[in-house]
Amino acid sequence: MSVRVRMAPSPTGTMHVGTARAALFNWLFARHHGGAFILRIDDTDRERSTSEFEKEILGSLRWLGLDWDEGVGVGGPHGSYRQSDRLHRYREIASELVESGAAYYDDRPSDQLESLRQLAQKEGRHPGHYIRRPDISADSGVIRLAIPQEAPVVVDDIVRGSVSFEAPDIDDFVILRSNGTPTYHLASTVDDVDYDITHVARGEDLLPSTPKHILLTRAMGYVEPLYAHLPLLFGTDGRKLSKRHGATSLSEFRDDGFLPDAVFNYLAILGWSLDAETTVFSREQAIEAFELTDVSKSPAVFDPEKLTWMNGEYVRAMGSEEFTRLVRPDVERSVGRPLSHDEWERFEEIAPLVQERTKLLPEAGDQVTFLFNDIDEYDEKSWSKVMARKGVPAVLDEGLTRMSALEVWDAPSIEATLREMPESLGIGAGKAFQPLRVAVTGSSISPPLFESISALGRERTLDRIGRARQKLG
RNA sequence: GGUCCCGUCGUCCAGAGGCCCAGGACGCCGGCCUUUCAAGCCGGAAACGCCAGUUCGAAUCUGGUCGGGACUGCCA
Repeated sequence: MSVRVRMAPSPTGTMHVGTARAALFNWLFARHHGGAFILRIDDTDRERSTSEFEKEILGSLRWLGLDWDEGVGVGGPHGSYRQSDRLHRYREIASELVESGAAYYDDRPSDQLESLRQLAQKEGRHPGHYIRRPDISADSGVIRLAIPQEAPVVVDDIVRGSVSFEAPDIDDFVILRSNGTPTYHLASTVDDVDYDITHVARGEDLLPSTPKHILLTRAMGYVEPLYAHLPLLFGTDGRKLSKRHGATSLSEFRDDGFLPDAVFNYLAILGWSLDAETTVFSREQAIEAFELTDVSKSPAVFDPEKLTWMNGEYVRAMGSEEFTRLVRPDVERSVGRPLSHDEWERFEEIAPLVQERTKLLPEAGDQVTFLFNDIDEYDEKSWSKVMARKGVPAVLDEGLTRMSALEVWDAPSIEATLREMPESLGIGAGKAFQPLRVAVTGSSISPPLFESISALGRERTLDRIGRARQKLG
């Protein structure tokens, strides 16, 4: 049978990077084997599921470039791929299991069950030792699966190897709530069977639930899929990745100026590697090399710094036209207004130089506002460090004179005349150029000087140098 | 508490008995380049948690120990 894998997010929140990483591995596995990647929505928790979250999740998946072959949004032979549309199916299975004796109704009140759990806790045993079919049978309440006590359940995990669970350590878990809705265990297991899922690759947090899913599948009369439990993602403090660690949802990364290719690449190296040497690689390379058997067993710390570095790699690798197109919104946001055609050409002139200096897209905007907005105030540190020195007025005067005399206003011409300044003034290059930089860009940190001056234009440049000169008195 | 998982540089990976006095990447430190900032290039510090055992030989196998984590819901 050909490979069929799925990704089954719950629309109870935004797309988390951990979920995205699991989706990515499933996608790579499907693409590598020429199989199908299916998107199912696990929305059995009606209280917390919303269509807004569902939309957000679909959008994030598309943004990352994980296209699915069947599922919500694209359809397929199995209906809506939304669990809330299949409640009748889960109820049907649940009653079949009750009829066959594999499951039973339980109407015990929650406080009674709670005391059983406390008893187990007190005796140092798994709750499974007490959460069992009561002597008195019921015909209402929740439905629990009766765990066969004969043999242990062995999970043959693709990444972890053989993991064994003793039957008494598995409780008779609820498959159908008293309100008739299925629990995650039931819905997920039924869907995996109905959708012919061959491999279930999911977070390691679900490993303890896997024996339950295996037993449920078998009780339904089917053979369970192959499982692969992926290592979890941690924050830099070694704890489970959460909001405390900054951005955790995919859309936040998108908004922060990360590129989907970079996020894809970074997520792929968390728990997997292309080979011993390569860190930056394409989707095609990843698809070619990916195998679930190569996935690491140990949890990975999500490192925003490395992601940022990788984003810079991708920013620099893209074509200059693409970069220009991509950063337009960021530039206009920094400038505070839409740019005219002429202004945009000014930006395009130095865009390649900005591109080299950009890791996150919004940074590009900050680098070029000087091209479009007047300098209301100079960067304080830059001014005190560069402009407060002796000889600066002379430098500005000399620069002004030289540039005023230029017939052609382009970077080579500007450079040619300014290059003569240090010698004619008898000062070092830094002392000659830094004051001009501050005068023209407002800061001692900027894109390369000659190109910046060229892009700014003659009138604005001369005006700004004049203003800085005036400020110096 | 119980069940289960994990344990190589600070971090992400490579390593499936000798190729490893452990390799690549981020970060860090130093240098080169340079008008600033980046980028680039060169170099450096930095790890097999610990203890036993198996073996001629162990990061790789086994046991123990310590540490971390997940789960322990009519949440997924």
